[in-house]
Amino acid sequence: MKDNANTVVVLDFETTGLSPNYGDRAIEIGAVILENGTIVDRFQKLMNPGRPIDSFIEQYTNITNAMLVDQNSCEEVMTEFSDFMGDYNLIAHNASFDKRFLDAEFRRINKNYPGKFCCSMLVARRVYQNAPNHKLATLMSHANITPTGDFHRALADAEMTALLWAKIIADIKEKYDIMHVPFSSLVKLSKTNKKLVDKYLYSLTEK
DNA sequence: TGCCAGGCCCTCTTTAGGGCCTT
Repeated sequence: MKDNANTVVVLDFETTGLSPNYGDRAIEIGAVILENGTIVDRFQKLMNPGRPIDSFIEQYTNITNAMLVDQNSCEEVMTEFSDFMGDYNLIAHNASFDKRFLDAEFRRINKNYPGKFCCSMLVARRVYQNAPNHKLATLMSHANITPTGDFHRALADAEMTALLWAKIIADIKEKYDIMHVPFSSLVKLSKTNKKLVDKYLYSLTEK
């Protein structure tokens, strides 16, 4: 397992709803491989959740029932995605949400993954404490990053989360004069008391 | 959307409640 932030998989799910424990399923996955701050590979697939999606989800994602009816099953798509993600560490915006769906879909196909998740939202809450809020769209604007596509589609959100992640790391390196920010340090940062963020990041400088 | 989730995080807190985020 690579303990660094140089190569990670950034992923995003569109789903039928908020809770896999209450029967919600994935309908789209988008992911990119981010290597040294550059997107070097992409994965995007719609998938058929086995039942119709409601009008809110159609409106929210612009993914319609007509678009899903002929798609491969979640099981087929997630098997393919398992090969794409390999053993890389994982990033998602509000990762607890995407992790729940990844775990639920992988459980159905008896797959596991060795990578660890880190949440771009939790890190952004600490690094960009003055942002108006910490939604992905707001953070893109706050960090002066040009959106690359439509929000609420999986690949576009994954790409934009990746760009945000790269900017966060670049900003940390510049502000705290750190050459290397290990993935494990970013996980630790995501759990650090917001008032102690400076102290923690300066402690990395001294190493 | 509606009110079906869950983890984080703040505060008028910790024997709790409610907003933020994700779809």
